[in-house]
Amino acid sequence: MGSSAASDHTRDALADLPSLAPLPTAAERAADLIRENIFQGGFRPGAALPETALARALGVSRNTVREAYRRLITEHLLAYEVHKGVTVRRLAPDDVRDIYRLRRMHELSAIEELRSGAATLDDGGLRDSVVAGQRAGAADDWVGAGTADLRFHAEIVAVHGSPRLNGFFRRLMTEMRLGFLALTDPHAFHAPYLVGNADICEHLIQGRWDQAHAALRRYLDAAEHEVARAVAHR
Amino acid sequence: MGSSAASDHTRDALADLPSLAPLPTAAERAADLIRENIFQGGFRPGAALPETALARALGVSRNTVREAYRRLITEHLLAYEVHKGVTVRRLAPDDVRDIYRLRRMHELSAIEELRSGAATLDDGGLRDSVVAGQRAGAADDWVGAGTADLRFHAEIVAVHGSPRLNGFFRRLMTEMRLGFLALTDPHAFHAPYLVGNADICEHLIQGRWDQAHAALRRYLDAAEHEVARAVAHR
DNA sequence: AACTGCTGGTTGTTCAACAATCAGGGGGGA
DNA sequence: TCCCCCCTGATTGTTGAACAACCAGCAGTT
Repeated sequence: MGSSAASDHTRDALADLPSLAPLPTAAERAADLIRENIFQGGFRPGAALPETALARALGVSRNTVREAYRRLITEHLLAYEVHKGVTVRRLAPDDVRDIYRLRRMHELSAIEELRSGAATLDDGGLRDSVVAGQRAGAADDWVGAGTADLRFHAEIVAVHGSPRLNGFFRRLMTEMRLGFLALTDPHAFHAPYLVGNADICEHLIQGRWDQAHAALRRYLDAAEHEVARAVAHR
Repeated sequence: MGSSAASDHTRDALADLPSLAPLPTAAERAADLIRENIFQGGFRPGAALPETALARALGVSRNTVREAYRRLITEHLLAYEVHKGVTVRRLAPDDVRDIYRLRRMHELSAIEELRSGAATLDDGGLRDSVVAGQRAGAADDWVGAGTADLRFHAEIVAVHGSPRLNGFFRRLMTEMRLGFLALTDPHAFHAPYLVGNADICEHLIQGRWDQAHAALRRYLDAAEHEVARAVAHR
């Protein structure tokens, strides 16, 4: 029957529909706003964020601001002390060392996974992030270039195929942005990596594992050095 | 002078004093209580935890309960859906697979770090956790034995010397306990590992890397299989 | 110069209320 | 009979105000 066919069709369409993302709550939107403000440089590392002031500024209640803070604290963007409130986290050289050690461990081993054939590359996301970075660079948007760079490396780690590792790495990447904030000249830092990432991307797609590995390691070593220096300078 | 000497002495004693841990807030204590209740089996996986009921039961306000929930959610002990509240997290077979993949990755590579001499072992913590496990087993406390087992493996990962990796692993270990909760016979599961862990511990201290590696891998494979089966059975 | 005690401001927590949303249980209509 | 809509009760999301606990800094004392 027509009705049955139509019903089947509807049924299929419904099954394909991705489950609707839950409405962002006020606390979530507040967290997004604060996060963006940190990334764009509005709230500098070390700055205190009094609850009352933020509640007034964002037009939400103090309790909601607190909920937003909890989220950002778990993202390691805010530091918290009992009875002293929250401040924008300040990266120390030790943090930079730790972060890059973990990046080396997980990004380089991802290439080994590819080499051994234990995993395969989804080059779509990788290419997208390269393009996004180049576009941001062309528009002189170095915050955006940083975002694309971090996404590029997250895509590499995604090769492992572990949801938990991906989540862990996303947090690491969020912390990295605190390091980027300390850079005195984001342009000089990011510009070389726009082509560097494109090279690595090509190596990976062509299966030139040795070259990809070497190029990635060079990136990590050089970047760590620069970020550590920038972070130490304050 | 007497006074000067006394003052110097006081000064030294003050310098040695560890900074006082901040008072646990009500939200923190509430989180501890809920966590312990989950581990001891009071709140089963899948159980809903209405805010009002918990507030009444714990004798704190609803806002405080919410703060406690946020913490436990970041520990992956509670699952949360907007407008639906929180439930005790239920581990799926996919979760078990992911967790053990990460455990293999990080625990086995820790032994390689030791073998290569890039890191050295602090055998104190390792031995302590072995002893704690045996003591708990002797007292028929299999929740405690699970705790000790998880700590033992966390100590292995600590070889990497990365604070962030340690934190990540602690979360993984917390999730593991949800898996332990699904076991029908904790005794049968944990008892063999009391001696197994002691063996691994000895291998590591004596520098028998190959044997340590093999024994650890056997443990991980066998345990994954058992926990996955237990988790699938509900 | 060092210690003591205040003081203003911030955080920790509670309470009560209302809006938004969900789960489940009837009626109507086909 | 089956399906859909709507209603209802219960739970969560958010607010605003209030008070206690606590911190940093300043002033006064010795």
